[in-house]
Amino acid sequence: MGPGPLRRNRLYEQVVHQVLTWAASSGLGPGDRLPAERELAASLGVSRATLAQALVALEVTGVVAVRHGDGTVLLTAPRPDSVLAALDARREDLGAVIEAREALEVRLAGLAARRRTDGDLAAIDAALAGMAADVGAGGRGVAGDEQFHAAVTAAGHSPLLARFMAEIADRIRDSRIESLSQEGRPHRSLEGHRAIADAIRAGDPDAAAAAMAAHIHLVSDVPLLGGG
Amino acid sequence: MGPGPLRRNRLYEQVVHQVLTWAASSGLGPGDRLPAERELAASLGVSRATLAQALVALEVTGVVAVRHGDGTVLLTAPRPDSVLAALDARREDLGAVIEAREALEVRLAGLAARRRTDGDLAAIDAALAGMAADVGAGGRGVAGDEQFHAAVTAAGHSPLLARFMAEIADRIRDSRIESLSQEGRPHRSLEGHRAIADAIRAGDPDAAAAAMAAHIHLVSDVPLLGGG
DNA sequence: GCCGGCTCAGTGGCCAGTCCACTGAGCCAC
DNA sequence: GTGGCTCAGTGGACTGGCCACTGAGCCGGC
Repeated sequence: MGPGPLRRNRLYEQVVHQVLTWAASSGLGPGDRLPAERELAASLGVSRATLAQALVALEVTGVVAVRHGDGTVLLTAPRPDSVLAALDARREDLGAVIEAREALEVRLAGLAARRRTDGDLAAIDAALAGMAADVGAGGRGVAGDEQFHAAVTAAGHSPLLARFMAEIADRIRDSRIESLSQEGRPHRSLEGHRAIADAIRAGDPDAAAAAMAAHIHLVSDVPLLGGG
Repeated sequence: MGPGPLRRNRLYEQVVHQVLTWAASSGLGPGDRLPAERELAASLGVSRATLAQALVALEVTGVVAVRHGDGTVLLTAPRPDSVLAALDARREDLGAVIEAREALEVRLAGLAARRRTDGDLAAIDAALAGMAADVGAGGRGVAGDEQFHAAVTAAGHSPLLARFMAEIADRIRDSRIESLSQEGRPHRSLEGHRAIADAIRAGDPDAAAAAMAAHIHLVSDVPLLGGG
């Protein structure tokens, strides 16, 4: 193994860091205004275009709000390290994804049991029916599976948790396909879904959480991970 | 109530959406290359500068990787709706933050019990000692409290969960200050921390998770939420 | 006195054009 | 085959400019 591929920074990333550091050291907090773009760009020694990119990154991250004709305001306390960490946090391995999924989705199942509306239940049932039909016809039920988990997530009515789920949705999909390709898996997975749905319908948070935890353990048990 | 503040789009946001939509309809998937910037900008009818902003947004969101001198590659399956939703997902209320915190941190405590290194334990103890000293001197121990939770998060060694915690850290801080300002709270909070630390040190995941859950329930019980 | 509209300075939004730096493929000398 | 060179293609960044929006202050009509 060599010394690694020497992390090359894009300029805007450095700008993000500098702006955050400066803001923190200046004691700025939520609601405070950043200097005007022209001024800020000049003092940082970069062009407005580059600064604009850095501001997009900060905007997407939820650190600032850029208001046309008015200015740029800080939305959170500036903390250089954490934001940079968030920018870097790609490429987590499958284990980390499953951990996160378990933490989020078990909790969401519990919330769903308490909060599900009739519409939520209908969506869950529809996903269940779709998967059952597919599996009955010899399919793997991948689409129905995904639909089911999305419906449960929606039924939890927790915007933050739903957002985190969305962030890892793609990587969950990979493991899903892997899992459902195994002999007998689609059928067992479907049973797990029914148990979860029943608990949610019954309004039993603990049972729903437990059922979801069991289901995820089953699903996570792919050969790749050494399970059998 | 009026008709609402007419969501005003920045151009780069529209570009993000268009690029994603186009990529999806073209059947592009992870690993596929986007057209060259000049070409893409031209076909979208925007300048390269604007496209560059859109690419920053997609990069920060983890959808693409932009490689100097090579090109821009898709990292995930393009799904227009989810990415836009992530961009909008600001302003969650306090309840949602506490829900998310509970889901994440309870799991992290359990992981920490299994994975903590000696260094992790030292950091946890240091935070504990700092808070104890502050509380003993009549302080509220806010800094030590934050430090403790950060140390536990680090000890969980789960990059994804840690990243999610970082995303809500600011909003947790607000509730923390609120909670520790109440009579007798710092002392009880410190006890909770000791219980968590003991379970982590003992390597008992269930106990650590339970202790963390109990602690968060205590801390979340602020007058603002109707607790008492 | 109040309210509406106007003006203006300051701010961000976006653009075209230009040059620089990097990557990877192909070629060639050795 | 190995190393270095060249070159086309790609992203990185800057400059300088113009447009659109916001908010404060002014001023008129009422």
